[in-house]
Amino acid sequence: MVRVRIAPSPTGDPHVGTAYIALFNFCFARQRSGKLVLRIEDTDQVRSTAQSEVAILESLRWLGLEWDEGPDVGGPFGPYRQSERTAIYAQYAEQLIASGKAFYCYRSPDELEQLRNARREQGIQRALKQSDLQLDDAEIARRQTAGVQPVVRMVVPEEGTCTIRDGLRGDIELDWATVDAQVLLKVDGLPTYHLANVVDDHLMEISHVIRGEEWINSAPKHQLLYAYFGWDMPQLYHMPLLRNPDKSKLSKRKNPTSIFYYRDMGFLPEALLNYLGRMGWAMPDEREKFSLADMIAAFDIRSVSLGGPVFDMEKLRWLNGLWIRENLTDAEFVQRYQHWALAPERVTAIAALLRERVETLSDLAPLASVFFYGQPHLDEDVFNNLNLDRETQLKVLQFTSWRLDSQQGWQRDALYAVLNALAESMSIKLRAFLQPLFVALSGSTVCPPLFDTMAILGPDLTRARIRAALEFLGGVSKKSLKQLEKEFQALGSAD
RNA sequence: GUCCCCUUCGUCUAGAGGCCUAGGACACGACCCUUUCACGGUUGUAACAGGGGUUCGAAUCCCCUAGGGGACGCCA
Repeated sequence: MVRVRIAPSPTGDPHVGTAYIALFNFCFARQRSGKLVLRIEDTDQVRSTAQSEVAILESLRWLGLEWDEGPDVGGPFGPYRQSERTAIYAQYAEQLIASGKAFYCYRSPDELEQLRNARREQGIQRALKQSDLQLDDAEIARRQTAGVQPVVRMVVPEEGTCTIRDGLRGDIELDWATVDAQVLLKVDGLPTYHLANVVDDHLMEISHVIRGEEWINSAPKHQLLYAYFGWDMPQLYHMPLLRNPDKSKLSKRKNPTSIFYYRDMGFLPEALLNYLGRMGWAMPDEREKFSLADMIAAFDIRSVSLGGPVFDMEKLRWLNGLWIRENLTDAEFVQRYQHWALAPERVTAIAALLRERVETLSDLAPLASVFFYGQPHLDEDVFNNLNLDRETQLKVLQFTSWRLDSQQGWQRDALYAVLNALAESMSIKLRAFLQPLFVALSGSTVCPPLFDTMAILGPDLTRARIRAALEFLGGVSKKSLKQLEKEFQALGSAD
C-alpha cells in the first residue's frame, strides 16, 4: 500500500512551493490508489499557530488537493496535535540513548559557535561529532548543578560515506564528515524536525517521501535514524525547487508566493494546479492544458525533470485564460466571478464604505474599481506630485512592506495601529505617510479610506501592490537596502 | 569556504544512441480574421554551457572545466 505525506511548515503564508510538492504527492498516491497524509510539521511550538495551520488547510482545499488523513481527519495521533506528540518523541530519543546511538550534550550555543568558527578558520571540513562536543565528568556535573539543561544529539559516524537512494537521481554519495551530530531533542524537550519527521513517517507508515531538493543533504541523518531504530526507510524522491526569474529559490521578496495571492488575483485553482504540474513535468502528448484527473492518469514520477523551473507569471496568466475561455460555460463564468468578487460580506463592506461617497449609483463603479482589479496602473507623475520626496516615498513603501510582512491580524483597526505607529516612529505626519500608499494601492491619491481598503483587499493583494509600486519606482538599491534594514530594525526595537 | 544537486530556445519543456536539418508551448515580430480590443489562424526569430573521450553514429553514455542552485542551526 502506497502512503505518501505532505508536511508543510506552519510558518508564514501557504506557499506555492508547498502546493507544488503536495500536487506531486497527490498524483503519486492517487495513481496507485494510495493514501495521502497531511501533517503540519509544527515541532517548533513558538512559531506554530493554529491560524497558519488553518490557512494551509484552506489553501490546499481551494486547490482541490484532498487528503485522506490529516489534522482534521484523524490518524494514529488523532488530530496530530503538538502536545500529544511531545512525549512520544522523548520516548524514542531515550531509546536511542539507551542503545548508545544518542547522547546528552551540555554545550552552550556560544561554545558551538566558537567551535564552528575555529574550524572554519582552520579550514577543517569535518562537522561537529560526539567526540568534539565531549566534556569531562567534572564539567558535566558542574553544569548539571548550575541547572544547564542538555540537548539530545544523535551519534554520527566520523568518516566514511553514506549512500542515499533517490528515486529520481539514483544513488547519491555523501560524506559522513559533513554531517553534524544532529540535535534530536532541544533544551525545551521538543524534537527537532529530523527526529519528528522520521518518527512520524514511521508511525504513519509512509512508504514514499516526495519532498523538495533542499532535503537531500539531511537525508543521511534520516537514513541513519531509520537504521538505529531498525525501521524500513521510505523511498525518497527529491523534487527540484521552484525558482524566481533570477534562478534563486522562489521567495516572496522577488515573487508573490502565497497561494492566496493567486486566488485573490483571480486565478482559477485548476489553472494554477495545471501550471504547477507543468513545472518539471509534461504530459506524454505534450498537451499544455490538463486537469488534475488527466495528470493522475498519466503521472509517472520517474519522468520528472530535474532542472529548477522558473515560475513564469506570463505563462500562468495565459493558461488561466485558456481555462476561463475553454472550460467554463457562461453561467459558470458568472458564478465563478460572483464567488470571487461579489461574496455577500465583501459587497456589503464595499457598499458601506462607498455609499456616502456617491451621488448617483453610477458613481459607485469608478470608486469600487480598486477592489476588482489586480494591479492599478501606476504613473510616474502621480508620485512626483506627492509631498514627500522620492527617497522618503521609497522608504515609506519599503518599511510598510516589511512591517506588513509580519502582520498577523488584518482588520482595519489593527492596520491603523501598526501603520500609525510606524509613521510616528519615522517622524512623518500620517497624512503625508499615507500618500505613497494610496498611490501604490489605487494608482491615485483619490481613493477610499486606506485602512478599510487594505482590509477588504486582504493581505496578499495589499502586499503585492506595495511591492509592485516599489519596483515601479526603481526599487531600493542593494546598498541602501542594507542601510534601510538597519534603520527599520532600529525602529522596531524602539517600540 | 566545504559538500551535494542541476545544465536543450529569454522562459516551461519533448528527447531513454540513429526517427534531430532538435519538436511543442509562453513571450516577442510579421501577416490573416476583425468597426476597436481580445480570441483564433498562418508564419518568423531563437537552444543541446565549453572541452575531451566511448561509438560506425552522441542532445542522449563517461570524464574534466565552467555556470547556476541548494545545504552546512537547539528553523522547517
